[in-house]
Amino acid sequence: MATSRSKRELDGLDAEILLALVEDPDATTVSLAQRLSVSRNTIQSRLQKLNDGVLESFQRRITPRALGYEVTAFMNASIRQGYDKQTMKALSEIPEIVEIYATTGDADLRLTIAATSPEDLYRVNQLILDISGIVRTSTAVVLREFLGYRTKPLLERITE
Amino acid sequence: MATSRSKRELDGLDAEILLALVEDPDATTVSLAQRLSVSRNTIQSRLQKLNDGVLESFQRRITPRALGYEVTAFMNASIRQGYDKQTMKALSEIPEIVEIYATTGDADLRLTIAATSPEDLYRVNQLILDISGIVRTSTAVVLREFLGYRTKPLLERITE
DNA sequence: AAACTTATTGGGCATTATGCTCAAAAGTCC
DNA sequence: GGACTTTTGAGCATAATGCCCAATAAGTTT
Repeated sequence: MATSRSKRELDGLDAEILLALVEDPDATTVSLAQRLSVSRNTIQSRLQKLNDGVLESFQRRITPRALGYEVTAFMNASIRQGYDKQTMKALSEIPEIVEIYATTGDADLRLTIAATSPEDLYRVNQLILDISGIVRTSTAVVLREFLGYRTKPLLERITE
Repeated sequence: MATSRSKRELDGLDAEILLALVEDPDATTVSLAQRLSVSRNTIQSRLQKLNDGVLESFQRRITPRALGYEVTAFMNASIRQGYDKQTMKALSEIPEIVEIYATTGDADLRLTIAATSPEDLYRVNQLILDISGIVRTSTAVVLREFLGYRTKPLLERITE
């Protein structure tokens, strides 16, 4: 079978628009048109199409650090017997848990945790361990951010 | 010495503005003023102050999946003797590497990788292993996203 | 209490951006 | 060539922005 991409295909212009928006989140339609040397109408129609697809995930994101949560940690947690709803619900009720992914491995969850301090992290860790479905955890504290979230290279590749 | 917070303190209104922006990334100053029942001038001055601080990190983010990278994986990599620049540079030249953090543990790096398919992930993994500073890796593929990145609860807490 | 600082408000006003429409020109596919 | 989609330029009413200013409200200091 062929590639048959179900996703809407992004062309170079789409990618360039996204790139420009990554660099300047509040760029206006007019400024995008100037920058990319296309008409305003083109930008407008592209953005419209993008809005019902890619841009849904193109949300604003704020780092916990900006809110005073200085410590970030990644945590692996094992859970008992599958992903029961109660456990997941209990986890998502903890504000400091910023992400939860289920990964390959023995019923493993990977959590991202924001805490104000190491002691605070300990506290949150205890909260998590108190949840009945959680079996054991291992935590790795972030010492340094070498590369913050980026998709630029991925977008640039589409630009050709 | 006192707490001496170097970070600008966010008050409830700031948090409410940020919350509104998380929900509607393209909200206008006018609409924010209406929604929060404060004057437009207030919103405008708050945003100005936020811009030189919190909002710098309040960027738009696009998920690799929207670009056709269906597979996300977390990878732990150990590196030889400290974080030498060459190794880090080599890593950041791989477009599929979306994040790099140094974490506690024996000289551990934690990478987030975007790949188009499992085979593609394997390819990227080989690329990484070919870097001289990298000793060994272990990869966990994301099976399911239980909780996408969120800071809402953290912001709501500030709102009181 | 009085003085002082800071934040908020309401008003105005010129400039810019938006949303929408339309028809012509340019490309693309078969 | 004909059919189709995309881009373009133009227009126009409405809305938003970026300033400015002075008055009021709120919070602090002495």
